[in-house]
Amino acid sequence: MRRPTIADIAQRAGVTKAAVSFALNDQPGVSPATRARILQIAQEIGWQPNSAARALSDGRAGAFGLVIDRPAGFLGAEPWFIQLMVGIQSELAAAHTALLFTVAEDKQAEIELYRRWWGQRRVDGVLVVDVRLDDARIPVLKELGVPAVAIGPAQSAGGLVTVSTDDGAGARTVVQHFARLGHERIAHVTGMADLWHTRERTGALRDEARAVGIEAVSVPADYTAEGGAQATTRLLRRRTPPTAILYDNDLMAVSGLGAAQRLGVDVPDQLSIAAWEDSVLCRLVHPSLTALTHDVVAYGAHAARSLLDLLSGSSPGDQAEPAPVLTVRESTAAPAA
Amino acid sequence: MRRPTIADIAQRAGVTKAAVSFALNDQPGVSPATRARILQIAQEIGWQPNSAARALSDGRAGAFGLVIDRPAGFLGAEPWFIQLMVGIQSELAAAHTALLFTVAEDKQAEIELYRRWWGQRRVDGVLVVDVRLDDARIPVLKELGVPAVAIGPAQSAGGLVTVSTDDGAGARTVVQHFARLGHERIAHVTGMADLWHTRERTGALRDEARAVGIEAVSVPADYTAEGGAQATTRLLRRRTPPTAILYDNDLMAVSGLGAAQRLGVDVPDQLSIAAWEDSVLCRLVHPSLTALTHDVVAYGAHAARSLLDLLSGSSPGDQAEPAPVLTVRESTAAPAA
DNA sequence: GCCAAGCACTATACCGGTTTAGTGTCAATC
DNA sequence: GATTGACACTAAACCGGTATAGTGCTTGGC
Repeated sequence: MRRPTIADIAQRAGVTKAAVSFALNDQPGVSPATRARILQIAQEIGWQPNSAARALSDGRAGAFGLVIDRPAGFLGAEPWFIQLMVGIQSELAAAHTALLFTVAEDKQAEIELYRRWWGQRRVDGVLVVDVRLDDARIPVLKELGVPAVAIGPAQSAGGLVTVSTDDGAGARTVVQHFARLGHERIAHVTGMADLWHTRERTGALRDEARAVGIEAVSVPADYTAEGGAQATTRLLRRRTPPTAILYDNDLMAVSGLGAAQRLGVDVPDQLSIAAWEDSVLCRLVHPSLTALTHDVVAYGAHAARSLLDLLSGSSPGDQAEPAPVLTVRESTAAPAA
Repeated sequence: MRRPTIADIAQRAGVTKAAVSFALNDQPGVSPATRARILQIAQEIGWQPNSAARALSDGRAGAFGLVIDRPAGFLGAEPWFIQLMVGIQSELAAAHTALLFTVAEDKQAEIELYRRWWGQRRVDGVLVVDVRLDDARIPVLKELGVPAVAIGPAQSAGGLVTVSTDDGAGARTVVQHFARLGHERIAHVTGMADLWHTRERTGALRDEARAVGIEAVSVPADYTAEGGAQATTRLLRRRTPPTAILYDNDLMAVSGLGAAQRLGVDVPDQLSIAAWEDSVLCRLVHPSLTALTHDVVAYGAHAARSLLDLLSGSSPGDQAEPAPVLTVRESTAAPAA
């Protein structure tokens, strides 16, 4: 059966398409009685607006885009993204906006996708994650004029609207936690070195360690389980290994825990471990992991909100999330004497 | 700057919109010279078809829908879905079809979403995951006439096209592996009891255990870390606990491992553990987990392919994936004497 | 030399909405 | 009693594509 259109409603109500459109959109131009009759008919025959027709008419796609381009093997185990998506959707559902989601091979493919989506008017704007130091996506998005919100540090996005977490505060919290427990030599296994997150965290960690008078080193990894395990193994084989390690995500932390256990290093007796980003992963391993907890769902919601605001003409400005809080579990303790 | 339309091309080429449309769509009706000129101009000004206009004209949305309605906390840690999406996207990208992805609160919300997407012509078809025994989505999709492919057992979907894995073979493989190691009392921690997967696996496991003459019990859980840990704890506290456990997903297996370790039960010396669905999670914990490996990316690609075929008018029929193979790692061994 | 056929292209309708300009009716105003 | 204005509505254009009917010109067949 054909899906009903406003022409069907118009015919039944004995008015024109225009009158129906007015009634359905709460526009003036129809009497209360006619409006009620039209709404009644629309309800009865189960009319819903054809998104293509509406998009064509008002020039809006009614959809946002989100692309992720980390390697597929990694993505799967990262709760962060899905949490973020849940948050994004919670805002978009109310705004009757859909989300186009894609996993891209690399940054170049991601840029191509933006060009296509924008060129074909498939999206009204995009959300950008994993902002790099010299990110090729930013100038392209600006050149195209795509409304975009970057999920990352305010200074990162060269003029795009941002929503950011307080990476500095997180780093300081962990350093202080380790220092208070008595650790004097700590390490930090990071994500990709050219991510803004990484730079922010590394800088703050170094400064805070200096301030409280302990040794700290950041070693680069890549957010993957393999990377986390390798970095851990190398750190623990040093002549003077660290007594505590902070990992830039939960996956590397869990993987680092496994690597330490394989080397016969007891956690937390011989090594304390903390994860940046809390998730079910941190809770289910043994020992459970101390982690920086932060409401990623709300983060996603705020990003989506900012993009909606941007499109409605207001300037949302750069938003800051509350600082992450440390959830202490079994994996951190005083270092062995 | 306004995005170019075929009218712009037509003007520059000194022909009508129709001629341009013919040229761009490889339709007869224009001379080779004119066609070349039009393509050249389109290329130059960076024309791309407006998806809304095309959708309105030919009645296709150019997008598929995928909804997931498991609890958000769980979703994040499940690599399976993202792997599936990567596979889906790989097929869709080539077909210039977008994917609308949403996380729904519950089955009812999911059904509402289908009604909206379909009513508004936002999607041309949907992919259905997590098929239940008496699944309320199926009759709705059939009533609406939405082209749909169910990712699950062939008999599950009441007439929808399906793409399925061989759950029976997987169950038999694991039972045989445990039996060969010498286990005589095994357990199976399942996902939601009303999922078709669960029924298939439970039945095959019971039959195969009987065939090889060992004891087997399936206990229901819910795919979550908490559920897996609780089921494990209860099993290990029995008077005669199992010496091997199969978990219906990787997350519960990892969580079960943690629970066993917490009870002081050594894996694999006192307890063997296997996971259904392999992923990075299985590799990164210590001991690493024996798991049923299966190409989820290909699975997703096949499902997307089936839906594309369905829409192009052919009847893809029910597709079966290759049986999963067992990847043996550190977590399974002969039981303690 | 006339008619038919084929070709290259134009004009226009159409998809299903939104929007703008215009029209007829009625009550209020002077 | 004529004028004004508000109101309720209609007619039609428009968004950017696709598809169909039609037109003028060339070519071929007999």
